[in-house]
Amino acid sequence: MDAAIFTVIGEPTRLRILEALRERAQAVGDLVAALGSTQPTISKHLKVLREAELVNCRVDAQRRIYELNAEPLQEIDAWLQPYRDRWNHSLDALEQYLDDTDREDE
Amino acid sequence: MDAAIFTVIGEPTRLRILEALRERAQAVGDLVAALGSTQPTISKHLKVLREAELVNCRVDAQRRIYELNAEPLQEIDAWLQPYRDRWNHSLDALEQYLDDTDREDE
DNA sequence: TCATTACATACCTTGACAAGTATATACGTA
DNA sequence: TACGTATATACTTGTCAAGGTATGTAATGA
Repeated sequence: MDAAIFTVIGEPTRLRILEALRERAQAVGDLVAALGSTQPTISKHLKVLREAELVNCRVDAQRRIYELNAEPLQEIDAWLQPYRDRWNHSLDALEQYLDDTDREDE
Repeated sequence: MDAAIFTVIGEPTRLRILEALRERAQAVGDLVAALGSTQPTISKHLKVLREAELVNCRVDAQRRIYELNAEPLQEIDAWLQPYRDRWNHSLDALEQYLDDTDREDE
């Protein structure tokens, strides 16, 4: 697992951009207004997100419309699997414990 | 969603520590040997992981045995959900497209 | 053509973080 | 008690990334 994608979405402003784009595709100016940062700051974060392929960009006259591309997040989803197994094993253990406890009452 | 957990696991050495501890709980010295960093470096990363509650620590004589605590990762799992929905919607759209294409052959 | 809008990028400054060295602390053993 | 082991932490240094200002660039409209 490459840690890079975590550093990309670990930056608070970038995370907020992703969540804003989840609602709808937006132009840079819309994101600037929504997130309250300066335009160069937003543009630079969008560049990072573009290079991580977490967003796509299409041109509309002078505007650039950015849209979310969630596919790279599938890597995180897959990475989580062994940890998910742990939660479930813990859950199994809890259930086992509860079963045992119930049995004591019988 | 707090971006902090992403910055914690976005550091390559910390990510490797997590994956090493997934195999088995280990003392600091074991991790130093396994990951090839210096002891202070590993100890400092373990401190960050401790503060994020991604690892627990128990004392065994002079040694500190660190074990994985995967529970905080559930937050990431939950955060992924709306993005997962997108993958599935895209999949639906693909299936729809394939259905339509099939129909054209009929 | 000139001004305006929308965005990207270059440059600079600052702050955070990671790694290394040196040191402190706690435990075990002779 | 003295020493070795295991780990944490203080301190320093270098690197990198984020934000701001200024500027470049492309498209629109008068």
